[in-house]
Formats: sequence, C-alpha cells, structure tokens
Amino acid sequence: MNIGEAARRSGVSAKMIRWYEARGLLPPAERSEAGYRHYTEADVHALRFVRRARDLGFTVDGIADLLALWRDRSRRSAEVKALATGHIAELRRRIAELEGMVDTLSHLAESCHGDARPECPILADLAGAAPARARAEPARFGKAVAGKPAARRRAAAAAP
Amino acid sequence: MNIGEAARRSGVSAKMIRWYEARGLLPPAERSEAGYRHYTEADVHALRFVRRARDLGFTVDGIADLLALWRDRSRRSAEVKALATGHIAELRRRIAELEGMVDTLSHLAESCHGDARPECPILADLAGAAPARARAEPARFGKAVAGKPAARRRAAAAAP
DNA sequence: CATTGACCTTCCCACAATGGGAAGCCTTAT
DNA sequence: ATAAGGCTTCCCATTGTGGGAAGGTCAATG
Repeated sequence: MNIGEAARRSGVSAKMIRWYEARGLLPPAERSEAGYRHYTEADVHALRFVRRARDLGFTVDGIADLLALWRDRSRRSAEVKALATGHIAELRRRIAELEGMVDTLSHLAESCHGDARPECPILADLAGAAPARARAEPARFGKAVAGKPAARRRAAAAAP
Repeated sequence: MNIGEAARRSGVSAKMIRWYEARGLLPPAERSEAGYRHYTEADVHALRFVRRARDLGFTVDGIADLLALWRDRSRRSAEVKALATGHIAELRRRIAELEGMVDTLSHLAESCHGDARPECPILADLAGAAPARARAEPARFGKAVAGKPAARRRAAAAAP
C-alpha cells in the first residue's frame, strides 16, 4: 500500500511517517519504480505502535528505544519497565510544574474582584508582588529592586 | 544600563530580551550612538513582569495582553481575571492530558514484571492499541501478564 | 488516446521559546 | 595600544506538526 493508505490505517499522517523515517525511527520504506514508498501490514502495525507511544507522551527518542525493545525478542521486560517508569516520572514532573502555576494563578484570581475597577492582585503580583500602591504607566517609576537574583515561581497573593 | 545588566537584574536573558523586543512584546529600547540598547529601572521592572508571567506559563501573546492591561490605568480588573482564568483552564486541560498518560502508563507498568523475561504488557499495549484518538482507557486487556497469553504473542511476532 | 484528479515526491516555511555560536564593532582598563 | 569582555546582527538547532509549492505518477474517465 502507498503512504496515504498506511497513514489512514495507522492514524499517523503521511507527513509524519516520512519524518519518522528521516529521523531513523523507522527503516527506509521500500520504493516502487517511480519512487513511491510502499508499506506492509507489519509496517502499519509498527506505525500504530509509534502513534500509541506518541499519544502516551513519549519523545521520539523514547519511541525509538521502545521500538528497539519491541523488535528484540530477547528483551528483558525490566528494560521496558524502566523506560516506562522513567517517562512516568517525567510526566509527573511536568504535571507538578503546571499544578504549581495553577495554584498560584487560582489563588491570585480568587482575590481579584473581576469588575470594572482597575485594581488587580494578579497584575500586582506579576509586577513584583509588591503590596498595593504605585501603579503608573510602566515606564515611569524608579523604585525597583536590584539585589536578589529573582525568585523562581511560587507566589504569594498580594491584594491592593 | 546595557542589556547584559538588565538581563542580570531581571532574570531574562539578553537573548530573550532582544527576542521579546523583536516580537513587539516590549517597545524598542533606546540606543546609544554605537547602537547599544539602554535600559532604565522601569524597563527592568517590565522585564521582571514578563518573566514572572512566563514562569506562570503564559504564552507570549498572553503576556502581551497582560502587559497592555498593566499599562492601561483604566483597565477593568475583570479583563485581567478573564485572561487568568482562561489560562488556568488551559493549564488544567494540559494537566488532565498528562494525567491520562500517567494513569495508562502506571497501570501498564504495574502489570509488567520487570524482570529478565521478554513478556511485557507495556509493549503489548503499544503494539495492539486501537487507532484513533482514544487514550487513557487501557481496558484492552487487563491481565495478559506473565502467563504469556498465546493470543497476544502476535504483538512481538509482528515486529519486523 | 489524452485529459483529469487524486496521489506521490522533495523542499522550504512556520510555530513555541530558547540557546549556541560566529563575525564584527565598541568600551574600558591596563 | 592592546586585550578582555560587551554589544550587535544573523544563522542554526531544537520538538513535532502542519501548510504549501513544484513537479512526477497512476488510474479512470471522455
């Protein structure tokens, strides 16, 4: 079958199939006289494998590793599991990061009146977490700080 | 102060400062005779604002909107709040997506022995999951563990 | 047949944001 | 005056994905 058909059956776009091939994730497909790539059922199967792994958030490199293990019939399931747990840890790290943002923002949003008034703790926090006061145009006050290296995320609500 | 100093004080790299300027996020900085950009304390303040918003996961467009509101003294806090809640929703969407992956993978990893044997439900799932956007619902087969269910060997055998 | 339309090929461009690095000025301190 | 270190711009790479152009192929029509 041609690439379009393989794409339809695997759920991986033709563009991505070519890209994966170029990336070495998949072996170069057989070509017809005219240069058309053609695929077998086994190829479609592999493509579905790739797609599923991709849906689970694996990176291309991770997928390449998984594919290698899949093809290796003498693999040790421990290796597969290690890849999976490592990926789970990475996903959890990202989740925690996003949750930190949500926590901070939710907190700030809660204390924002959300009405016609301009006072807003969200902006106050972004502007420096400095408690109420001076909020003129952004190009005209000089009371800035200057020492500390900046504190990575983690916010404290500040209500004006 | 020059860009390097502004970068140090704001926590935004000089590279990113130039990039934000090019993107229209920040107004073009004043230049010296020789073409060096010059910044004031107020500029550093704005840069910190950008950096904080970036740390909270806002996109450049979102930050541009926030900056506009920050500069607008007659803004309505409702607008700021709307931006924030919209972003929170987006963050939660991403979290849910990642959690779906974690759920599926954790489930699979739990049922993988992780020893010297090649049988592995993780690979089996990747090799046999249904196409299309269905994820986070492993259900396919919840037990095909160690006992090497003959029917499932198809997976490994299908590898090129 | 020859034309048409659906396919395929490659190559370039774009995105999010960020960093790396080169080539070439500018400034400042020795 | 010379070296060190900043600054400038420009290009490239990243991770995946899609858009699109220019051109070759194939199958089914009129």
